[in-house]
Amino acid sequence: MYRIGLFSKISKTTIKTLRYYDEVGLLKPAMIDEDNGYRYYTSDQLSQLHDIIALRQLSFSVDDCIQIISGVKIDEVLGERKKEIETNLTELQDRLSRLNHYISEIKEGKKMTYSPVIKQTPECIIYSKRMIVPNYDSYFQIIPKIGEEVTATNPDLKCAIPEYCFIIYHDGEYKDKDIDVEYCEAVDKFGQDTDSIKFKKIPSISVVSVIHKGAYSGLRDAYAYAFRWIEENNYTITDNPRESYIDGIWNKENPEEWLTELQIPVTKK
Amino acid sequence: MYRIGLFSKISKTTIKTLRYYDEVGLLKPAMIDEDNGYRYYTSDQLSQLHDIIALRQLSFSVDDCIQIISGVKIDEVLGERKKEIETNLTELQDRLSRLNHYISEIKEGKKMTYSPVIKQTPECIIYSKRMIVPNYDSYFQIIPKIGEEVTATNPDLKCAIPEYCFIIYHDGEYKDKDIDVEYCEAVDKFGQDTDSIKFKKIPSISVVSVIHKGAYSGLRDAYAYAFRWIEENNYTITDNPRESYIDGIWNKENPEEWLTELQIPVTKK
DNA sequence: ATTGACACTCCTCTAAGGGGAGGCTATAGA
DNA sequence: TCTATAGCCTCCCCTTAGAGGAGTGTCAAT
Repeated sequence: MYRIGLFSKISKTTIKTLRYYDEVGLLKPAMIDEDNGYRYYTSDQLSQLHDIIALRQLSFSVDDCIQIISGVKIDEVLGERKKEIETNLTELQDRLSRLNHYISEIKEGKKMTYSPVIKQTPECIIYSKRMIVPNYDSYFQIIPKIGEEVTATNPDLKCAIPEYCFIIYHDGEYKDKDIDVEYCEAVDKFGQDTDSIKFKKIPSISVVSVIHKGAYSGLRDAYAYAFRWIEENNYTITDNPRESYIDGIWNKENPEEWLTELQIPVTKK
Repeated sequence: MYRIGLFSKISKTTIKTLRYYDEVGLLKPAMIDEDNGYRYYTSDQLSQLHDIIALRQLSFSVDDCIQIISGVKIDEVLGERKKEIETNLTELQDRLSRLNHYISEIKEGKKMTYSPVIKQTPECIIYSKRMIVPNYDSYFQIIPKIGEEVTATNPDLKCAIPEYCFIIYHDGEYKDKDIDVEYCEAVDKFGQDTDSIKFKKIPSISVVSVIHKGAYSGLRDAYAYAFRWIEENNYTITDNPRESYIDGIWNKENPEEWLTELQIPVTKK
């Protein structure tokens, strides 16, 4: 019979842990002195504790250990834990790669000009108009007209809340003339299609999102950054990029304050 | 100005999280209505939050984020986090490998006969006697004599607490005749060496530990198990194995209750 | 005026113990 | 036999990053 202090030294387990295992019923002492509450352990507990430590090192939770020790449902718990670990593993690898990318950037003295984030776009109903615009600036004059066109045929249509208004670039490469773009805006329900305007439901997808602050002339840098980031962190582009407008000429006078979000559909390689 | 509900939708962050970030000072709303306590956010907060999410996805803690955002000590935090992730990564890989080993064993229907654990042996002072014994059983007769020999020259020497008494096998391979063993026992201080008995300090090392229950004839299985486990989980044996005696003929009559711990010094490949 | 959606604060809960306070007890030395 | 000290006990608070819920107040539309 060992008292808790000695037993903790033999088993290389802290006293706190032993008391905790007693409390939750994972490992009860062989005997408890009723007068003073002292816990007494035997070498039988030692080999039990050894089994427990082995399970804990296999990353089972204390609860799992109780289940396993008591004999029930070993197989299910096992499969779950394995999947969990595998998920954690790929997640960690992703993090490490991204952190390394970030560190190497800081070393180059760039000091975090963009903050790439992986997120899910919402599933929503949009109307869209696809067109070839002569140059980069000209579609900002077209957009108000699209709005008018839509409300003409669908007077009670409203923008979704929160607003989600973006352009998809359909050119595979960079062009500054005759750009193939699709203007999209999320709305609250389906409306009547016209020749040029089509309604559709778009699914939720995962994208890498980069927020660009300032005039649109700087967007090119943001794209370059995002594409490099995707490359270096082993993601794969799965669709054409979206350019979502948050703040712009319509609500901020100063171009320095404009906010645009690049969303590039990706999946992890 | 967005109220918290809308802002949470725009930013794809829960309201709870936003309130928490406010509380800890990571992201304060642009304005708080003094009458009703309502939080109001602007798109400025949106890009700040985006930065924060990027950092969180890099696995920085909220505290780290506060430090980084406020501009201090980026480099140190970075290095720490990287090391941390790398440690976690190798740890997880180890766990996965061990879990897979465990699962494959269960599938073979073995149901966990041994529970291998990685642990550190204590640093301690021992006396040891190396000898060639004719066969496996005979050294149990020799051991009491060693004790007498030591106390003869060192009358006030005491065993260490907890006891740590083991044998090192110096033969590289299995032998059942003329075995080269070293008997070791941890004591409380250095004593006088004799011709055959030497005192020395042994360092703490990491070992894989397997507990064997029952008569010594079953030890061979335990060794076989441990060696296979080491192989399959990519550890490397760094020294000769130790056989540490916990319960035996001296305190338990029934051989079924004997407890022996195999300790095989290893390092992760 | 009412209703429903939205907002607020405050409380408790998570996993696996760690740290410490305050009090009782076993043991060793004088 | 007395005392000092180490060991043991229970109880309480703390950790992360929020989640869940209770109870209450407020806004906008009907």
